[in-house]
Amino acid sequence: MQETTTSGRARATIRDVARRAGVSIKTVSRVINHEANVRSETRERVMEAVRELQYEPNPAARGLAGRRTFSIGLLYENPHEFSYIQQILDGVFGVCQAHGYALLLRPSSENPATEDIVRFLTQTRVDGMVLTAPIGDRPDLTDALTERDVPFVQISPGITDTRWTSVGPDDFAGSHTLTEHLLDLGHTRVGFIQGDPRHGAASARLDGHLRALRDRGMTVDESLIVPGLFDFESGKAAAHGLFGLADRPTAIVASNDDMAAGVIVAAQEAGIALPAELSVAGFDDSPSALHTWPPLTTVRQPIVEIASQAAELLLEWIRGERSVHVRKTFDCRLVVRRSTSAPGVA
Amino acid sequence: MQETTTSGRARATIRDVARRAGVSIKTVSRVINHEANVRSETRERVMEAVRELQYEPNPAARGLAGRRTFSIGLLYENPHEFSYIQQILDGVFGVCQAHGYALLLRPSSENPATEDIVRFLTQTRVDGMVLTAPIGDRPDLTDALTERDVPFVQISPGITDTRWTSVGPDDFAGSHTLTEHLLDLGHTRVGFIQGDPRHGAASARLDGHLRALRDRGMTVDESLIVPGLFDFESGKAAAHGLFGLADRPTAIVASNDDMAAGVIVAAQEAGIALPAELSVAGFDDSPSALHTWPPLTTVRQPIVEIASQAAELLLEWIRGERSVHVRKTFDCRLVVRRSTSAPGVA
DNA sequence: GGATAAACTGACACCGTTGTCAGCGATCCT
DNA sequence: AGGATCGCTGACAACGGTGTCAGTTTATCC
Repeated sequence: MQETTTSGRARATIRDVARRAGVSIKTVSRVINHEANVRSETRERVMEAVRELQYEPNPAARGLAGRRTFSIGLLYENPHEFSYIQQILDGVFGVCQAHGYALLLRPSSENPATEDIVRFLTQTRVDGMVLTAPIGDRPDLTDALTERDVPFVQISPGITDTRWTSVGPDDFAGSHTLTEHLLDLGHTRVGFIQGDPRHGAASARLDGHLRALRDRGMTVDESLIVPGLFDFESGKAAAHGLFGLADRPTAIVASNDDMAAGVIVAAQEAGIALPAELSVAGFDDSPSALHTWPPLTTVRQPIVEIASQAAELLLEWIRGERSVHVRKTFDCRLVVRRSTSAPGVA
Repeated sequence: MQETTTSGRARATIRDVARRAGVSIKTVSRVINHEANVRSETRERVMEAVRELQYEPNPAARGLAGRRTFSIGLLYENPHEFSYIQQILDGVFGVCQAHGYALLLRPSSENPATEDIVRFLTQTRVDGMVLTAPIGDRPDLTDALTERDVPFVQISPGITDTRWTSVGPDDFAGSHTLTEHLLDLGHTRVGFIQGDPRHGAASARLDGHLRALRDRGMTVDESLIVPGLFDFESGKAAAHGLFGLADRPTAIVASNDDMAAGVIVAAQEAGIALPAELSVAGFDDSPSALHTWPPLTTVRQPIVEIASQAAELLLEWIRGERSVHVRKTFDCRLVVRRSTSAPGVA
């Protein structure tokens, strides 16, 4: 009952391939791992056997013998903007697939215990991790990963630490451009709703806004800068706050689209006409930016591309092809839609 | 250089645990796998050694020896409602974590080739799969999985096939209740926007609607039933179509919230007052139902619970604790918000 | 109290790869 | 010509668990 010769059922192992190609299993191993020192003729013979037998190396055996799992983990915290994490997933997965890596998910609650994340590492033994904001910033995590020699790449970290590799959009410039757009339209009182302070993007976007104002020689009215949490509700609440000001702003920049959507609903509740009486702008160009009325002027960040790049960099680390840490920044693009106009113009 | 006694660095193996507990490695294996026939005193001694050494079994070794990977895959097709897949993820992950399983993601494009999915199986060797709609319905996939003895559970399949296990909401009843709600309010002309026909939920929701009309002895006006694709744009377009009818409906039921959001924007574009001139209802109770103005009346399906149940059932299959296929259905709940009212009432 | 069954435990082969190292020609120096 | 080097290949021992099966206790029954 040990027939391996004709069986169509049992999966082919490296031994079957070796036998078929007339070489040792070690040589097969060399070929499938793209190692050097294999005569091209031999290599071809092995590859053919691989094809014929539809051989796929057993990841468990590879992991056991070679101490790597060909899988990476993606850590993220309960996201507000669902489309954001979805795009991150797409980007990372695409790269994984292209390189034969598996993608393990590790969603997490608001403030996960360090040990829970560490357990994820020891349980799954992933070869590396992609960390999203804001949790990717936590020193306890970066330390734990470093200590265990688990390579990782941060997406949109708050602080750019040269000890680590990170990828993200140019939030500062994007926000700067957005505010300039409103100033160009003639607005002089522009409200700004900040994002969740745990995200680095929040402060970068605020800084871009402030800088744009100062570049035009405008003084900053502190009462126009209000806190938010990147979610719809906080945007709505913040907007109502701004509406209550004696000298109400004629435009509001929200630090992301969800909050901007909240501003729009708040305006409708308050009977404020858009964009005639109030211009509204968001950030991210999420799908919801097209689901509001009027559609949102916003800033598009290339999320999928950012995620792909993060995964690529991670794989380079894993494969030892990289030894210096970098910070890659992607440009954002202003997307003008009908939620912004010159003051008083519909 | 082989010191294993004091080393704090190298990860503990089953052998270390065995030595510390004064038993054989096989007994340790029995304990960590919750097998029978271990004296409780012995079990306790082993567990203590496990704790002291912070032992975590090596998944690769387990997979190699025991032919299972302790991981399951989640297959999904590019979703329109991002929050939907996110909740599915949450539900499935929660169960995975509770049972020590890893969650492997397999996003897919619109119409993935069978072989691509099969390759996922052979590459990752997951112990089972959770299939989401609509792709989980494809016979080529269910066949491929069956043929390879890979257990799977479908979420919201179109057809309930007794050969397989599936979990989903009671779309029919939910939709029935929703339409009743509108009829109760006094509407007599109710438009209905169908969902993507590739989803079983689409037809179930339509059937529920039609049944509710007939239960009240109303005749069905075919012109009020229009196609859609579950996405915002198609909802908007369908609404404009309905607005163009000679005898415009006073209420519109969209088969999901995204399309309902499209209806709302279409109404705003057409200058139709909500809900006075038009009641709008959706389905799913996604976050976007709260992001519209007025907020959406909708039907909540317990997505996380559905996903958890799917994962639980899958694990039961994997562990061999189950041998008959079932179809589990979850009740939906009507959530009334301000987008619906009696005709003419604001 | 002895036989028998049941509960418990361990020795050892094996899962399918990769790492190490030795061997064997062919090529290159000097 | 002889030795060193390089390119290529295979034998064999890991890697860290689980499955099988046999051996040793302990409980059960006349």
